[in-house]
Parts: sequence; C-alpha cells; structure tokens
Amino acid sequence: MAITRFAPSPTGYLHIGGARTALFDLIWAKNTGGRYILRIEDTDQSRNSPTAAKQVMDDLKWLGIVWNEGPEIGGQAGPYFQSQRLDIYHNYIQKLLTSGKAYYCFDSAQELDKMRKEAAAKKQNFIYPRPKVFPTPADVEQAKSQGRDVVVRFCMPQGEIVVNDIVRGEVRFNGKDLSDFIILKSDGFPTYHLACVVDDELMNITHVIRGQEHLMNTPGHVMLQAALGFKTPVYAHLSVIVSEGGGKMSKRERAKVLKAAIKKSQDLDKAKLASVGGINISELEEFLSGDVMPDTPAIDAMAEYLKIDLPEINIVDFMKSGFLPQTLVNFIALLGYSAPLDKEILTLQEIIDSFDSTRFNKTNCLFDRKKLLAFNTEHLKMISEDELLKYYKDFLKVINSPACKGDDSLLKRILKASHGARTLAEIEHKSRFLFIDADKIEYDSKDVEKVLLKNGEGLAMLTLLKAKLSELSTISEESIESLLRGIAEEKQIGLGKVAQPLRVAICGTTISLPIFESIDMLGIKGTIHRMECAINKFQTK
RNA sequence: GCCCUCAUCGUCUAGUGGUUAGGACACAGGCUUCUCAAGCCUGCAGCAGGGGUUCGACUCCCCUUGAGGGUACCA
Repeated sequence: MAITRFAPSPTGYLHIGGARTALFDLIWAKNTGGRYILRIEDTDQSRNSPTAAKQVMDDLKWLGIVWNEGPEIGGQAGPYFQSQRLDIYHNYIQKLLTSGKAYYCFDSAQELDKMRKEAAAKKQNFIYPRPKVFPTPADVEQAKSQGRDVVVRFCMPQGEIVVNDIVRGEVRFNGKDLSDFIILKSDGFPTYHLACVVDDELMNITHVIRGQEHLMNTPGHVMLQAALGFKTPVYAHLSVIVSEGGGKMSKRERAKVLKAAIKKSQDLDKAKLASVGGINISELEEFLSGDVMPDTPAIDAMAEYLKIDLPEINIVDFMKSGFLPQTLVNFIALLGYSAPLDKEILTLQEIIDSFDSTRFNKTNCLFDRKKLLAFNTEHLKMISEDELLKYYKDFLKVINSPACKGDDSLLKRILKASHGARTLAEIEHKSRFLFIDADKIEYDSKDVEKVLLKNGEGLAMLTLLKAKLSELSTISEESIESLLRGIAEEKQIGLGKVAQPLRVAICGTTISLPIFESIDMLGIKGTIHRMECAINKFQTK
C-alpha cells in the first residue's frame, strides 16, 4: 500500500510536467489501494501567488485527479500548506542545531557570489566551507544586530551516498561533491529540502514520485532523513518532458516566445502592452532585458494583445485548445511510461489497474502535439453523448464562445454532426456560424473568390438555389439533400459545385459541418437570408 | 567547469543474448467523399560511433560523441 503525495509549489497554473507527476502519484496510490495526498509547498514568499494554489487545484480536478487528503478536504497530518507548518520545521531545525548536524551562517549574497566565482575559476564545484567551530547563539545575536542575514545550513556527511531509485536503479553520489545546503532561510521559512523531508515523514509518505530535476537533491534528503532519524521513502525520478525546441517543457518557454515576439514587433506601444499585462513599464523592460518573468496571467494577456500563440505548456492551455481531460491523462501517462497492454488509447482506470512500476522509461521524451491530437480524436469518439455535451459546454464557457447560448438539443446535434472531429475547438469553429448574425459572418476572401466569384458560376448557383429552397414545401435534412442532389444530377455536375457556394454563403468559409444538416439547423429562413446577403455583397464586384 | 542521468524509425515506444527488430503518431500514395475531418488500404523509415565479452550482440562491459538535468536564502 503506497501513500503518495503531489507537492506543487503554487507559482502559477499546473503545467504538463507537474500534471504527469501528479498523475503517477495518483496511479501508484490507487493501484496499491493506498492514499494520495496533496500538499502545497509555499515556502517561497516571493514567488508564491495567493491564487495559484487554487489554480493548481482546479486544474487537477479538471483532469480528474482527486486527492484523499489535503487542502479543502483536510486529514490527520494537516495543515497541508507548508506556510502553516513553520513551528514544526523550526522544531526539527533546532534538533539538528543542538546535535551539531547543522549550523548558522551569516554570509551576504556578495560574499557567497565571490566564493562561487573563485570556485569556478579553479574549475571546481562550489562547496560551502564549513567552519571548524560553529557560531554560537551569541554570535547569531551579534550578527543580527549588525543587520546580517542569518541562515542555517545542514552538515552534509562525507562518503558515498546511494540513492535507490525505482526508475534508475542505484545512483551513487559522493558526499564530498555535495555542499552544505541551507535548510532555514533568513526570512524564517525553511527551504524546500527541509520542509519536504519533514513533511514526507510526518505524512507517512512511502513513495516519492517526482521529476528528474530533483535527483540531485535526493542524496541531501536521504542524509537529512538519517540525521533526523526518519525513514527513507521509495524514490522514483521520472524523466523530463522536453518541448520541440529541446529543453524542459516549462513556463519559461512561453515567456521566451513572448519576449521574442515583443522584440521583433516594430513601433510597439510598450506602455499600452504593459498596462494590458497589468504590469508597469519598468517591469516590462526588466522582462525584456533580464531573466525576470511576469506571472502567467500577464504573459497570457500580452500574448493575446499581440495576437500571438504561445506554446501550450499549462493544462489550461490545452483545455482552451479543446482537448479532453481524459486525452491529456492518457497521453501524459504514456510519456516515459508504457502500460503492459496492447493498446494505447486508455482510460485512467485501465492505466491504474494495469500499472507496473517497473515500466518507467529513463529517457527524456518529447511532447508530440500531433499524437496528442490523434489521441483526442479517439477519446472524442469514445465518450458518451452526455459526457461529451458536458465537456463541450464547459469548453464553450471557457473560451467565451457565442455558442454558449445554444440549447442542449442543438449542441447535441452539432456534436453528433461533428463525429470524427479532432478537438472541441474545431467543432466550435465549424458550428459558430449558427450563433452569429448574418451581418457578422466573416467571409474568407480566398474561399469567396474560389467558390463564389470565379467564372460567376457560384453566384449563379446561389441564385438558383435560393429560388429552389424557397419553393421547398417540407423542410428536413432529407428533403434538402434530395433537392441539392437533384440539381447536381440535372445539371450533370458534382454535388460539390452545388454545395460549396451554399456553404460559403452561410458559413463564410469552405470548412463547415455537413451541408444538409447545417441548413436544417440554421433554418430555411436564415439560410435564404444569408444567401441574399452573400449575393448582394459579392454580386457587384 | 564540476556532479548526475540518458541514448531503438522524424516522435512516443515494445524488445532483457539467437526476432524478417513489433506497434502507435507523423509523413507519402491510393480508395471513399458536399468542405474540413473521420474511415479503409498500401508504403517509407530505426538499434549514435568505436572497441571489447560471447559460438552469437539492439540487448552485457568500456570509451567517444550527442542530449537532458543539477550546480540558488526556487521548488
């Protein structure tokens, strides 16, 4: 029975990498009949935003990743926000201090920087020089009175440290390569290392599943556990997901693309851009020149203003692109892991039931959006009508589509007519014409040229169709179909020659739902009205 | 620089000393078709390089190369 935890630091929306970690934590716990804990690691006062924890939780819920213990639910080992557990950490830090396994330091940032540069000049890794005699409480008081920052460092033992990892096997480190790391920051908050080790013990975590970026932290954690008399959990360090550009798939990617776009665009009103992003002009300049990064909402807002597409990194990005949560879950679970099944399109339950912890892959993997698209197409076909309707309505709300005003029966009809669609966004695109006024239709100039204007055939066909459709006595999908087919046959032309002008007239583009249903859903009056509009609009040209 | 990890088609992967190296996505061609999709059929494509070990290496060992991660009072 595994007790796992997902421990995000609330700095923004949940991203793909975090989602995968969260997923495998859940899978592992569920597969063994164990428990799954959510813990918010908000020990960095400068980076944590108050809304981010909620965003992360919303994203997890959307994916169907629910926790047994944690925020909003509670549990015996709470509180589940590390910022609310400061006394607990101080207690353990004191223990380390009194047993001589940790010590105070007063170095300034400049002093530290100098030591690092010296080490680099000697082509060595920086190792903090542990003092022979540790500062006393009196020294601490004196340092404080001088206005120095006070931190606590852990004494990293020398010698070989073996980390046993499910994914990688035995990984060996040498203590002499590892520096005495800080466990208590000068603001009184513990660092990740200390808080994580203490909480994993107190919450009885048996399996720690996290990204490979934590592998180098693990020998330190193992030593900390030994010093505190804690158990060492089972570790599994998952390979990282890289994006097309190489490099870890992270929110930095989005910032990078935005920055490049801003720099590229000529005569841009920077003040306006900054205000759109809700930041001031100097913050924007800082972003452009250095490595400070605005938060996610600011980045999104500026990208929207510049009309550029940022790479999808966060779960919400994929939601807005019209992917189903089960698609993401399925796809992410098969990145760096292979299920012992002979198919790839899987439900979460199938993944949980068949989970085998020996099947993790060590290699970093690239996120292939085209394959994700293929997975989504399959999941879209797989889920029930009602479920699909629910997701579609949520999607429409999120992107604030005019189709929000559609009633359930119409939306269901659209969904049915969209069988084989790749994303919810595609369905929305194709059916949007049903929800906007005739005068708001945006005509695609290329399509208009090709289908309506070329040789004048298209407009002539429209005029003919308008007359025939007005005469139609019974309106139904079938009657419309037989009318159009009849005309094509009579004129000895393909149905395309008949249907395409009509399609462009009512949708503005050549891409839409099947034509017969489109007309029926729009209504015969609306259809004829749009045909008139199109004829008037394009005839004179 | 130093430390750690990794290496099978373009991508995700199966494979644990003897396989015609399998699948999926992508791509190409064809069929179907009222558009876009979807569907059906066919095809293309891979063990990074070099040394060992072995009767035999994709598989085990070493080196090279390449890729990624870490090197914070971030997690």
